[in-house]
Amino acid sequence: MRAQASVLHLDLDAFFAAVEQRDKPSLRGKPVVVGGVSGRGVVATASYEARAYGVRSAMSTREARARCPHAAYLSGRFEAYRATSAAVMGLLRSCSPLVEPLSLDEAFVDLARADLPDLEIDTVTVFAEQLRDRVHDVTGGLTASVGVASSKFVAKVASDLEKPDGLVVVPPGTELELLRPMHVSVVPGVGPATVERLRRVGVHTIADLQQISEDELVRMLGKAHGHGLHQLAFARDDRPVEAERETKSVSVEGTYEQDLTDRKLMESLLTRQATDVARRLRKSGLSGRTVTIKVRLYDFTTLSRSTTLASPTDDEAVIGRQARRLLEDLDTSGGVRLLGVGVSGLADWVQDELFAAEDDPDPEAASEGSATPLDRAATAVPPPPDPSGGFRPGNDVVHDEHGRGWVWGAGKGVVTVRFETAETPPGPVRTFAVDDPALSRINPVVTD
DNA sequence: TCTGGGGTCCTAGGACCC
DNA sequence: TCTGGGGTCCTAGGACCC
Repeated sequence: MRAQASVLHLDLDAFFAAVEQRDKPSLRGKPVVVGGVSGRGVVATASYEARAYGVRSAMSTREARARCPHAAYLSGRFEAYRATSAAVMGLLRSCSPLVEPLSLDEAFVDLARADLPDLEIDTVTVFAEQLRDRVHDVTGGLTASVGVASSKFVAKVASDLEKPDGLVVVPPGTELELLRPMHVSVVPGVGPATVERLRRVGVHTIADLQQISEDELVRMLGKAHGHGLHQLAFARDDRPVEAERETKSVSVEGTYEQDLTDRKLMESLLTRQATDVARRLRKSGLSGRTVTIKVRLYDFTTLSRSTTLASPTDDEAVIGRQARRLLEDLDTSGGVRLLGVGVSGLADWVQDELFAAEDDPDPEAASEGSATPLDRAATAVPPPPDPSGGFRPGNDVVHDEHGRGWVWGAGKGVVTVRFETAETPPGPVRTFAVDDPALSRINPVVTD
């Protein structure tokens, strides 16, 4: 906690939905929901018009549609969001060299490093109002909510108080009276599980939390969480604003419309995801030693399996092979709703291939780490150019050995087909890899 | 047809080393 | 022969954040 209110937290209001309303005037003033639009999608952002109907972030899109059927449901245009975010972050960095982005729509700014005559309340208040105006200009009309306080914790709490389009400056010395009546869930790191554990011992507000000894919190929540929570309950927060945060892991995952049961299909999807992860690693100049797969079963049980190589890799053939091998141990007979591949233990270099082989205690890992360019060419799975394989839902007719069907969904490397059956219309739904040779297209309907 | 995708951090147990 | 402790690495799972 600093002596002056020099930490600023800025949060763009209903960011994804606001960008859509900015770019499509017909959506202005109307409920807009951005997120997964398919059967298993969830809401990323709801415009304030949609929130009036009870639509919230992280709600299933199914439930959102039930609450607000007339909203516009959009899957999102991340390039537009990234560009708008970059404009805002650029503006913030022009104010202070110490800017810490938390996501596309949120950042901390260290005002102690900004070019301000002083850090008095009036000075930072005028600065923050002018900053909000400039955000409005640089984004083409988006609004931001801002909090300014003596710490990250209180600045973030403050930016939430007058949403949307609000500003709250918390004078130093008044933090505790602001926090005491608030619910414990305003503390970062206190989610549903911690709220429930605290509720069982009668703790609801931050004032309640202050009555619990640090020892007891540590017993309940573990060392790090218990200690941290005790500190924040008294607004003790010295976390610095940090401009640079290094990437710790890179991962790709996907939830599928229908649960997967075909092991060959799962392997082919892991292979594709490994290709995506490797491409992103190379793009960032990174490589990593630990390959992890994530498998979410039909009942939402989530499993992970990982393996650590002797040396870092960014090779899709190596990552893909390890991912498929990790899947071998798992029983997926009940069906799989999500598959993912990640790489962690990152280094910003790839170990020299020849020396890796000599040093390696594990012969299998050694052969992985020392893949030659020739090996790569022989084993690399070429990335299909289009994750939907060119199949268009509702348009294409396909067939396999079971008969003829309509393309029901396509994307993430799979195509879902609803087969026509005379006896039981509309017939069974089955999922294929887009490049499955069993699946051939007949008479594709050309629409454009 | 309840429950995304991309991350971070923490814990706990076992292996292994000194 | 028995009794140690500390530190690091690895793996699996869970909570949390936007």
